[in-house]
Amino acid sequence: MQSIRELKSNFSGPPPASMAAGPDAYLQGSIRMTLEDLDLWKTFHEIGTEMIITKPGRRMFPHCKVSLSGLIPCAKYILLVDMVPEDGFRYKWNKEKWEVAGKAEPQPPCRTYLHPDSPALGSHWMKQSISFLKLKLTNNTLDQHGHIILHSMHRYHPRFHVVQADDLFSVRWSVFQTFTFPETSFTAVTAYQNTRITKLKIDHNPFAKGFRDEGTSKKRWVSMTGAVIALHTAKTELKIKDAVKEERYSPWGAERQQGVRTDSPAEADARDIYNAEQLVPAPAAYQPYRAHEYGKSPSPSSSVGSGISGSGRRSFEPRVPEISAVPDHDSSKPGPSHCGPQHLPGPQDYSGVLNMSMAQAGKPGVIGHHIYSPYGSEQPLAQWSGPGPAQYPPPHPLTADYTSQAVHHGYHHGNVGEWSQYPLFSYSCW
DNA sequence: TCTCCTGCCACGTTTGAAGCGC
DNA sequence: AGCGCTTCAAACGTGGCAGGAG
Repeated sequence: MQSIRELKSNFSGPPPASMAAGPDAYLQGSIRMTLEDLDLWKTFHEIGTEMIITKPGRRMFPHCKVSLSGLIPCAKYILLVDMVPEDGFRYKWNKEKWEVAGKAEPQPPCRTYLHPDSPALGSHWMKQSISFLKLKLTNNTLDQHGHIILHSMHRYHPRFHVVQADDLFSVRWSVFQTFTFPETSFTAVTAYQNTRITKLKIDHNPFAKGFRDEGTSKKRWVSMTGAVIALHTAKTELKIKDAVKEERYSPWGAERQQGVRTDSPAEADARDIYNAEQLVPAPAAYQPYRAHEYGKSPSPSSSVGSGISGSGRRSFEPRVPEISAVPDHDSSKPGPSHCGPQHLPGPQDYSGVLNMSMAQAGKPGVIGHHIYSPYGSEQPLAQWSGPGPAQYPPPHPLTADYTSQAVHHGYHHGNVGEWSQYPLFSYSCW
């Protein structure tokens, strides 16, 4: 159940004095995220999870639900989710299994789903499970509702970001931690391909009760007037039953057994990059290093997503990430803090930004972030654009020392935990 | 011919307004 | 007037299906 492994320092000695941003930094590094309904996710994952995407947007099922611990109760956090391509391929469903059908299509506009409670105190996030029920997926690249845009027949996995920030505008300045769960990977489809997935969805999704075999489906039979329709339904049910009889196997079986998929060319490269992105435990105090790493080299996720090139490389051409959220944002979100002085993003946060900014200094304005807000019209955020250090001098004597002394620490690969820590949007979506 | 996408359908769940009683 | 409970209809979410596009 526990998906996040213990955080371990990948830095043997104490942090430099200038990096010792107080206890917060260390606490921040102890954030733990746990995926709820793991058994359900695993059940789907074993078969090969599929998620329907539609033009008006479709919810995920199972939906993303996590619990958090290790947050600073009195500090405000923002929770984000985005979808990352698993690889650079397009797939097709052929003879009861997924096969590579070619290179992936160019990445659609990248969007990040903002949890409607954001920003909220750490105590709020930790007191109960956090549901992303209203997150919707769409294949409409012109979508105006802020849904996450995906390509059909492509594989993705959700990525959860925890950002210590007072508001959306300061996200840009905050260091965040990213969590992923292997069980949540899925194939985006416009119609279910695997009948076993269909059956699982019907069995577990309350909204699909009407399609269950037992009892309730009688109504459907009665209501159907055309014999042809009844015939089709009968055929469908037969298919489902046949599917159930089949021995339990996953269309990704080879992948799981061998640890790597064998049906994807250049698979190993993609996976290496993928792991490099995820398995980067490091206390917040060491963020500058991480920030620098992500800033100076092509982002892992971008490389993964860009498998289009086949070589795992892609350009640094800016994409336009957006933050989206459900329109029906609950205005009754947690109010003003009842805690004492807020633990605002400390100097360490700025240090992260600093490094990112410096890393991007060679491409000014590379990040023309747009924020898709349910509270108003989409608006560009100047604060989110990549400022030069001169434009936004860090209010802390953290300087280029960190960049100059940046060291690439070896990644620690745990058996479960998958998280990383780096400046927001220095990587994603391009 | 095949694959994939789209619009529509019927059904169940959720939500919020309206009505009622205390 | 205020509160809590119940009812009910509209909105929403779901998978199945037919038909169209490429």
